[in-house]
Amino acid sequence: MRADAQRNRDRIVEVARAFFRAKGFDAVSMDEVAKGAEVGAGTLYRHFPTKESLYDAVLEAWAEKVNEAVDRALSPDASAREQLLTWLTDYAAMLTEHKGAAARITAALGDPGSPFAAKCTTYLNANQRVIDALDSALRPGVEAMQISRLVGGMAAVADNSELPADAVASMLEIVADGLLAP
Amino acid sequence: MRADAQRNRDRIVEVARAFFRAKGFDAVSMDEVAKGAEVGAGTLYRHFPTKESLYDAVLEAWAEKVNEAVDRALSPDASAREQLLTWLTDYAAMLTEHKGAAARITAALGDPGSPFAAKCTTYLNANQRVIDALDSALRPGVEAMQISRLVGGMAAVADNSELPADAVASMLEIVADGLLAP
DNA sequence: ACCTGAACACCGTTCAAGT
DNA sequence: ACCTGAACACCGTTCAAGT
Repeated sequence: MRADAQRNRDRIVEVARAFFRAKGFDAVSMDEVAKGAEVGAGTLYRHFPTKESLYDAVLEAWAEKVNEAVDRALSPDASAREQLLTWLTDYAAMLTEHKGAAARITAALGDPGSPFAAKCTTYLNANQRVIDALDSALRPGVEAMQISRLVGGMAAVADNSELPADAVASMLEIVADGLLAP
Repeated sequence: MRADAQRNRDRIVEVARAFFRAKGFDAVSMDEVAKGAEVGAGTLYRHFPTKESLYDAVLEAWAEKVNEAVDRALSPDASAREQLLTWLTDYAAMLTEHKGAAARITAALGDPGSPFAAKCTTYLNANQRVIDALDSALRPGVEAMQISRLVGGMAAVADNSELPADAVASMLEIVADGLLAP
């Protein structure tokens, strides 16, 4: 990739991240990203063929934090319920960090053709790690996909309705208790 | 209301219902509704000031089925868990019946200014009836708003990802167990 | 190779003009 | 009162023309 193209790409992602963070996916237009990055619309689309693929690039670095969150949650000093709840809370918080991300990523969970497919795999693997670690403390037969959808769904609701943290927490407790072995 | 205006209104809702049912909220344009109902765009907007308010009118009759579903679910022959699960399943099925409805109604749950505000009240009351009926079988302190958001969130996920019924059912079982008293 | 920006197609909504 | 339909504002995306 030519040096100027690389510079353009970097500037686009940087500008897009700031806009998406401030206003959420829907409220940001591709035009203002192009203008902000001082490139033509064609250049923007040469680097990112759709608005969603641009969003995916913006969420790149942030997705790497998922595995750290799993490590943090799986502390052997805590009860299984506490570990699970810590993870679900962190997970939901990360999903809610970017307005519009939770619903989009959760909707992409079953779709390998989505721009978010790589992100989905990361999440599913993270939830699988939690399932493996907590093992017999969990309801027999729970799948990573189920946890991903349950928490993703709650994060999407929290995002849409701009719920306060404690409203989210009380719903995640219900989900966590449902996930634990009877 | 003038007779021709009433006729127009009825035709608009009828046509809109067919389109929304067939294609879902996003894939239907106000223009095609106007054309289908053989009215000008201005007439459509005179009757329904926004696309969402038109959707609300389309969902009118269907919302009345909610209370019947509660009656059906609260059969005293079944265990509390079975009653709860029947209700959650019916509730989610009704929300998923119209593509795009679940996410919109769930997002409106806290917002009295939404076109769906009346529908939200219906849902919250229905969930409150279930809470009152199952009473001590439920986790102490559960609120109608929490159940509405949990099931609404799951219905929205199911809707977005076009999940098969058994995938939804397994998630609702988790939610139900979380809602029952320990 | 890569860039530019005008243009396209579409959509929710409005409004001047009609009856 | 109510209706019509052209027009507006906006947006994701494309493409002919440039360097």
